[in-house]
Amino acid sequence: MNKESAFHLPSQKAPTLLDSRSANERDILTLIRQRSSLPKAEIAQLTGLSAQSATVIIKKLEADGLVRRLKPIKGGVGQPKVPFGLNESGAFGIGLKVGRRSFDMTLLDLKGNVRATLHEKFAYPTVSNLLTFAKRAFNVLIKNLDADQQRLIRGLGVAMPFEIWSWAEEAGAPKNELEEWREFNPQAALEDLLSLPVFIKNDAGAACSAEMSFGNPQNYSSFLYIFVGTFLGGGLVLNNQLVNGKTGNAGAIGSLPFYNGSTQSQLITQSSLYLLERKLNDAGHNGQHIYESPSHWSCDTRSIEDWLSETARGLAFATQCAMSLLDLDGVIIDGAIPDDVKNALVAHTQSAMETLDMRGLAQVHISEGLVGRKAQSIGSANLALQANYY
Amino acid sequence: MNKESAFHLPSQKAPTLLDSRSANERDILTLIRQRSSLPKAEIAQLTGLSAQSATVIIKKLEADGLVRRLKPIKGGVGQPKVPFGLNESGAFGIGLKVGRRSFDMTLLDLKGNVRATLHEKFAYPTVSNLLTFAKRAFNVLIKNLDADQQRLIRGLGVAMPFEIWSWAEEAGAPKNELEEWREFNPQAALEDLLSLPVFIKNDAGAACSAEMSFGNPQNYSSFLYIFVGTFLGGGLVLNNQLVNGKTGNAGAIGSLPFYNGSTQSQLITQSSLYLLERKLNDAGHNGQHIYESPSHWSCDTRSIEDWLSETARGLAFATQCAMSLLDLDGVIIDGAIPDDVKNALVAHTQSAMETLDMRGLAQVHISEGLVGRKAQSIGSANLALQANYY
DNA sequence: TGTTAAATCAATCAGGTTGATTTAATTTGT
DNA sequence: ACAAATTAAATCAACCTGATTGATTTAACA
Repeated sequence: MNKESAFHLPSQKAPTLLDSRSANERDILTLIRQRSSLPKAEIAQLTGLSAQSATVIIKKLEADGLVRRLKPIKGGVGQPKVPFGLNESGAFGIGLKVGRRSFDMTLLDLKGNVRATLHEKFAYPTVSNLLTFAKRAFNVLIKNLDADQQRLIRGLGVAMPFEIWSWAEEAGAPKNELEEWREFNPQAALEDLLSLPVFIKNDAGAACSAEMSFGNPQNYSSFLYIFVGTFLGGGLVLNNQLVNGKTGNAGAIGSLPFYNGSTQSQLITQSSLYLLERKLNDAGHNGQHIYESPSHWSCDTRSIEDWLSETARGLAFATQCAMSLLDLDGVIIDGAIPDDVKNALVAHTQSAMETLDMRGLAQVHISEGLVGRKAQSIGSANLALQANYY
Repeated sequence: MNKESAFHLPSQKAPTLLDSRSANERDILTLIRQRSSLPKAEIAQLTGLSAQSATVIIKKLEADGLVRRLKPIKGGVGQPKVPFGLNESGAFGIGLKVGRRSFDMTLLDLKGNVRATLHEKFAYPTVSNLLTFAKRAFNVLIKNLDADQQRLIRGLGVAMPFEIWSWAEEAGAPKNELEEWREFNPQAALEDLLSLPVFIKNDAGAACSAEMSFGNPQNYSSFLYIFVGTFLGGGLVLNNQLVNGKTGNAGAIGSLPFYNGSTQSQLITQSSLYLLERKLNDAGHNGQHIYESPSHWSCDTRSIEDWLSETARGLAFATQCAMSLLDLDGVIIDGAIPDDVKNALVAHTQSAMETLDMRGLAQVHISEGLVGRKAQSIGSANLALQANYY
């Protein structure tokens, strides 16, 4: 968004189906998504708009196929409420996750349902493989939609690790094979390839957007999102808005300074999954297991337990940093880890917090992310929806 | 601000002189303040508004006495530009700084000039002394304005340390004498006493608002503000807006976790002025000197040098935390310290940064605050102006 | 006298508002 | 048990604010 967006312009043209929404339309869509469904009267109340305006806006959203009239709620005195909910087939987003060990492409509907996914694994990513995969996967995915629905695809979101060419060795890639990514402009290349608007975010930021839109059960309006993947990452939401930062890197808690004993390093070397992989390999187990087994890790519990407490120490540190600087509602921890491990990680982090000096800080709420392992893929697809509707 | 303010309402009534401004009026006032003066054509350009709208809004601001037509700029081809600047006597704010060793009351005009100040020192603050001072000082200050101008006072801003009853010993106050502040509601008490709208902020947040409005020469739109006072504090600005946080405590870097060697503590015990006071006392000098001598510290340079490098280590740490979490434009360091010390502190912090592992982070810009020692007082007075006009 | 850029005029429009009215249910009274 | 009263949601109609665009005026330099 450029400078102009800070100002309060009426929309430039009569908004058609393809136009981006006015601020109030977006606010209302966001509210409906958060509460699943809302009658006009409550919308007016919650937004502070007049009942009349709520009527007019909902009428337009309904005509545009974005919301749908639901069954009236009788039982109370007065005319029954007619709730409106999102029309799941009202718009679609496609997401492309560029990972260090796999590509993912996901078709997401307006309600956040995954309509289809494709996945491709490899030892390390190359640019040409990405473009081939993108083209092929796109053509497969859109088969899930009829011609009308295909026209409702709002764009392609891309989730990509920050500086994918860095940390090559830690990620298990040959040292110089990733250099080509430095020169690659994914936005231009993919817009050209697929003729769709393309939105780029770093992987953790995309995951954060998914949690904000489809998770966040406590409804924090400001929170730090922590994603424990091969490398630690995160995102930041303030007042229900994803914070971008100067270079699009806000929330990157991996770069926080962290002192382990006396050695000065970064938090990424304290709380990342590659450390567990190493630990398992060193103990004579198969470290790859943690990437391949999404829902349960049946491996050396001793290594996992060690890793959990080290990781938790790091996350507790990050939590205190964030609370101190930002005075947040809470912190959400998620990752590419099984549910029981995630649960244990939150518990370990909470107890690690108790050893910290938290004077002057508000009570900290730490909770589990709902979206989980697929957060990056779903988040990438959500970028296009977010850009248009929320 | 409550929930409603997030929505996009037209102003509720025909705005009179007393009403708060519409978003575009505020934006334009902010622009004019930042650039000192602007002709209508440039305002239209910078805001993205049409020339016509710029004309209409400026006409209203001029009628309300907030801006003033300046001398036309000839010399270029075409009709000469007529720049508009803030009318310094168009509005006033009063600020009350509640400190641990003194009270300050300041009368500030729309341009940020201090029209008058009163100061009162003590060993430790009491509630009744505050109220007495507030009443008396207010009556003295308004003598500087004629009757018409007195009606342009837009409110009282109060800058107060967070939990003033804490840290009593470190601040040199008797242990239990500050307990009464826990029960004290400054907003209600002062609104009642002076019949003015009252705005409360913690001291560092108020200082930050002063730097944002009247300093910030690099025009960072997002920055961390660090204020080195008796106790370390700070404030945060994102997209030209002071960030508040859930409990109004965002930017409180004093509570960042800091490990000095192996002992875990908070940054406030690494980078605060009371540490220099102690250091001086321990070395047989007069520690109070640093609070009493605003423009030059003529005392043990060895102690100062030691304190500078320790403090800088802490500030470098805070800088990395902030950059990592928020990906800022820069960091501004200020404090209740002489200019040469401030300068040295920035230099020490910059060189301390070089010892840190900054991989993955954008280039960091660290600069000196312009407003300085009076930032808290000026900032407090600015709160009322900010609330109405920016 | 022509050219240029700033500023204003005039007409219009988008997106809100309020107050009166309609609608469809429950509750009450006889 | 049924009609009337009550209640709350939703809509209608008129209007207002704050923006827009396109044509015109103004005041300087060339």
